[in-house]
Amino acid sequence: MTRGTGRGAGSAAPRSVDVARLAGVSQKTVSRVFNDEPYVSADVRRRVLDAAEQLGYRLNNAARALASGRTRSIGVVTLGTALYGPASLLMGVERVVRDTGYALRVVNTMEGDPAGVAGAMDSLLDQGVDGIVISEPIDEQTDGGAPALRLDVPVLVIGAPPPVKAPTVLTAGHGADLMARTATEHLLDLGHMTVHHLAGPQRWYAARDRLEGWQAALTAQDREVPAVVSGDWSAASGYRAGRELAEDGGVTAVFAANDDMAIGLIRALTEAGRRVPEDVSVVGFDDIPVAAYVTPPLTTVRQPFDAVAQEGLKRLVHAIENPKAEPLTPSGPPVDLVVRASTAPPPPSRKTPARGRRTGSRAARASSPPLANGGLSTRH
Amino acid sequence: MTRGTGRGAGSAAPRSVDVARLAGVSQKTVSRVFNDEPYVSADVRRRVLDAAEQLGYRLNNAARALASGRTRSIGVVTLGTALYGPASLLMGVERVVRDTGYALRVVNTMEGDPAGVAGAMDSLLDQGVDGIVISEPIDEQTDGGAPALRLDVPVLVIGAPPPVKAPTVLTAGHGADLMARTATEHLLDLGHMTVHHLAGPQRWYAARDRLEGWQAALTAQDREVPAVVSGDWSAASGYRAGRELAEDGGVTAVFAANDDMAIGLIRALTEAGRRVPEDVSVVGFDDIPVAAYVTPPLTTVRQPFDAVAQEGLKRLVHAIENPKAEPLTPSGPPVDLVVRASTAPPPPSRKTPARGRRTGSRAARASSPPLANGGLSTRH
DNA sequence: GTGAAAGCGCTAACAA
DNA sequence: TTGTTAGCGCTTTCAC
Repeated sequence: MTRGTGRGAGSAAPRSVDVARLAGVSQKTVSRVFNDEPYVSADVRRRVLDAAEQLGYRLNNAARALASGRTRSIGVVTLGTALYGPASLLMGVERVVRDTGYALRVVNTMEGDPAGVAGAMDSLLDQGVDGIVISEPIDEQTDGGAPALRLDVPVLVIGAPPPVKAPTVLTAGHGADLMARTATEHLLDLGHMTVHHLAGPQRWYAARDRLEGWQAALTAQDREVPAVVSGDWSAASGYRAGRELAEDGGVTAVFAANDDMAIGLIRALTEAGRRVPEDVSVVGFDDIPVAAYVTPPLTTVRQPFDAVAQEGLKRLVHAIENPKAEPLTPSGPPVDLVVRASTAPPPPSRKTPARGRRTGSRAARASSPPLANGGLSTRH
Repeated sequence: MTRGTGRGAGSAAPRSVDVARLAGVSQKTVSRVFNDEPYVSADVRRRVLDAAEQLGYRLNNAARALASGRTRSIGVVTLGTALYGPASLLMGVERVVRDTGYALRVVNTMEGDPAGVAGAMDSLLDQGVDGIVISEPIDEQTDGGAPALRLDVPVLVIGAPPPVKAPTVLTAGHGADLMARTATEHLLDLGHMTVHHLAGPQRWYAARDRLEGWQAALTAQDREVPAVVSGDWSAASGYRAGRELAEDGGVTAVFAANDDMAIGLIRALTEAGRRVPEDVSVVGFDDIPVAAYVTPPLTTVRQPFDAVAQEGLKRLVHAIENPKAEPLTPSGPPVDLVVRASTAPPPPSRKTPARGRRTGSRAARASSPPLANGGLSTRH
């Protein structure tokens, strides 16, 4: 058998005994130093560190994991897309995970993936992780009601109700429903009779959340709830939906489930001769980087991805390291409505005097050139 | 010591001996079955699999890695951004890695990160990986010339010259320079005297590549090479650059280093009263999902992220598994120019008769509504 | 404060 | 085709 963890061809990688020998201490002491355990004199610690440095020693994680039963790594299951939302979340997760001293293993699910989230988690479990993050899960095509996956590591689900059974199941995230509600109310406050919704694929919890928030806002003010148009998150699908919506003269306000679809929608509307925002107002969701620079600059709600990731992972790590303790309680992030130029009061012909007696959204109009930070923003 | 790899609280995880006992074979045979080694009778294999299933057995990867010296995992170093390019590349890498049977470990570098790429690779090495992918590296602020990092696992660098020393160093990717050249030539073929360039941050190899391609296209036709304007990939920076460029009446064509900047640029130009594409043509880079739906639909070059990732990883895995063999030779992906509505011949006043004697770009104009696939596309 | 001994669960060589 | 015997490099337990 060749020595080393695949690190070297000729020269075997140094082990802790080698360091121990050179430092003139026992192997166990080396272990103590590298684990920051107490009861090592400053002098010994120095010697060990020097010897390690000199030899180019690095702890062998496989051996460590085998002996300790912990891999010090966290797995994350993401959708295999470069969509702004999921990608941002993943980056946020990585940042926090590294800060906590864990390693990150990533597995994707693709829509239509036969194994789905279950398969992805399984592969994570095979790899051996101490905890799992499921980011924006979607429904599996549970033919015949697949049983919830059972795990024995703590799980954090971002943006959705937990589809698993595990010793600890945490959820994080914002309630996209609250944000959706805020977006819808902004439109209502502007004087629109009702608001249409361009939804995401309903297999996504994220999409359903937004739909619910939209509905809640409407019913809370006794407004008519129009039929939902659905897309697949892409600008292309937003464009298709836009052609449909453009034919209905009654549409004066649309809340799109993400910015990409909103952009496609606006294009279709514009091509059909319906001006945005003069004839139709559009609100997006996510605040993607280009949102402030498209024509017209897009009013949208911003998701605090970093905050969500950070807050959730803090609790996950806590659960991993304190299996017996009570899970920490989540703290909700703020909702951030960014008002730009794609929303306005409805056209006079259809304008309703019913401004509602709502408070809240102090909606203001951004002046035409996009501001450095991309418009006015209101915290809720 | 508690048993198991962090899997269970009470019930210890079953080991291969347990499976062996139940199946009535030796432990080694179980190992053979789970490694798809030859010389196991179908009958025995069945029995082992059944026993494993019954016990809920899964291979312990830490033990496996320790004994074999291989972790069967590949690490990837990415920029910590949700930018479309890097994110797409990461997704592509994940897909391929999983297909090859390896696990994926991810580490980000942030711009301004003190440890930088070196630190990221180091943390990967600590974790123990069999190979490393560096995606779109950027220059480190090498104060005093930091020495190239030495590794002893194969490395694949996507989109850049290798900043490391390793037993095998592979590069993948496209030559953004070729694509940049194609984009620039498209503009020249349209009749523009010269083409301005809105560059990305020059610390990125990706940005420098594009700049070089643009320059090459210009000098090959003896055109004037205008001063470069730089941005930071964001639409906001494109907008700022656009305000500058708008003041120079001589600008009739701009090649932007990515689509986000192109969108910001177009907005600034439009606000300054310069119509796109009538007065100024703009070409982007990446073909982000909304590119076909902004106003005007954006002409751009599409990067074949999946193809690049797949091709590169195939070679990396080959190098990992055949340390002695010659590295495979890369195959370059095709260049895909997508012509939409943001480019046109220059305005008459400034139009030059010098159409050049170039062949190539059979540029055609997309009709106004974006096509399903978002415009015409030409392979080079 | 430090060290010795005993595994963690697997794969690698060699036998049978 | 299958089994036996040694480790892989650490952490753990317990002794000093």
